[in-house]
Amino acid sequence: MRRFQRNASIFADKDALRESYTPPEIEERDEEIADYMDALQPVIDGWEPDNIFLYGNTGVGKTAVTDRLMEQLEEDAEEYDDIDVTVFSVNCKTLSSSYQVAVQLVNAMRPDGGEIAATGHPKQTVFRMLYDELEDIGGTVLLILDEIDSIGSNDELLYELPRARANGNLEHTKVGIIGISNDFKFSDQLDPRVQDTLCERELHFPAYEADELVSIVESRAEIALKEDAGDEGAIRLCAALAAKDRGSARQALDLLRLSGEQAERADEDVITEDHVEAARQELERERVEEGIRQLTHHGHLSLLSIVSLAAADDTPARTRTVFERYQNVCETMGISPLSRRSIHNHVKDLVMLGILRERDNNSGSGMRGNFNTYELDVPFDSALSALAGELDIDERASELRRLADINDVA
DNA sequence: CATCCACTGGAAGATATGGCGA
DNA sequence: TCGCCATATCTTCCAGTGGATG
Repeated sequence: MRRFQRNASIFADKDALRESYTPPEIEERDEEIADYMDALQPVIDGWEPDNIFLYGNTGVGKTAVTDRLMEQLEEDAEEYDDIDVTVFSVNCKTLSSSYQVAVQLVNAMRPDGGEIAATGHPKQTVFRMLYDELEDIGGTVLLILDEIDSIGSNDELLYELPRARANGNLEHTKVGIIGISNDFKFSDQLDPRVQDTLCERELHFPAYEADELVSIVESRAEIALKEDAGDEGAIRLCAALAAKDRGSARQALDLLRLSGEQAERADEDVITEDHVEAARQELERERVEEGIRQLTHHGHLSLLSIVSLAAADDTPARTRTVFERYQNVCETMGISPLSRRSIHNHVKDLVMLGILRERDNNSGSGMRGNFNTYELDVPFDSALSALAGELDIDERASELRRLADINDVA
């Protein structure tokens, strides 16, 4: 039996690089914090709060700043006897409708054991329950709806809540909504009346610049890493890679954490640029696998079709080719195929997930009309291995046969 | 330049699933 | 158990779109 041995240790406090960690001071967001505090001022003054809409890419500090300010607000409100602030926070990432958000809010407010199920209730009943809970709490209630864009245009809740007092649904409680979105176009797709009320105060968090990211990563590295464990170049590379991608501090810090793990695994006590590069690939692979895992069965089969086209060097492929291959795949597996339109949707989903790259109409000779072509946007091997994990044994066997067939022909 | 092709992508409706209260 | 309710996933239908063709 091998023995457990402690690796060369890189980290002093690894948790300081995790998403759940809130740094003592938030850097490079002074202006945004000032605006944000200004928008929250009515709460302390005892007025009905303004609704606030916050937008900016992932990892630019929206959630971190919000968490800090809410702590501060609750603390400062204690100084005033007539102010009673309660904050509820819901992440809407997996919630696709107003209804589901309302259910989550009710469950957040109810004591353990009193939760309601996610389906089955009439919509108005759930809203009623929400108002009852809010009314019980009283004072000022701030509702933080993180990643609110995932409810799409299904925005009744955002229409109802700000009007609850005017409509007589609430008397004792003042409600303020803080909507946080990664998608700056989100407010465009809302009902204009909802836009007006939700976006009373609009705050934009811009992406971090490269030099801002460097200083964020450096100061966090000081807490998280042991002395001299981080090579200057490696730290700058983490910041540079993230800056080039989406300007996300989250991404830069994830990179640093994974780089450290790479170094530990190699039993080295300094993080180098090579470790960062390895971490970047690991992060990319995780992203692909995560994306593929959440697809439906036919989504997997659609991807499989494209993977098999790629194996035969037939990509980029147009929709018709993909669909024909998909029908073949289904036939080999004894599954009845879906319609063309559905496969079109699945392929689009894959594009959204960044697994496929779409190019429009690069028509050569003899190709008429308006069409897109698709090809893998991730390494062939990672697509194949992620896919292999999702299909069952029978399917994997026929997939292998198929790929073997293609190689024979080619 | 009209017409056609091969799609794209929106919309509405069907079907199945799973949960609720009575 | 039954009649509701919300949702996810498909199907069907169809109005565009824009390059190719004659």
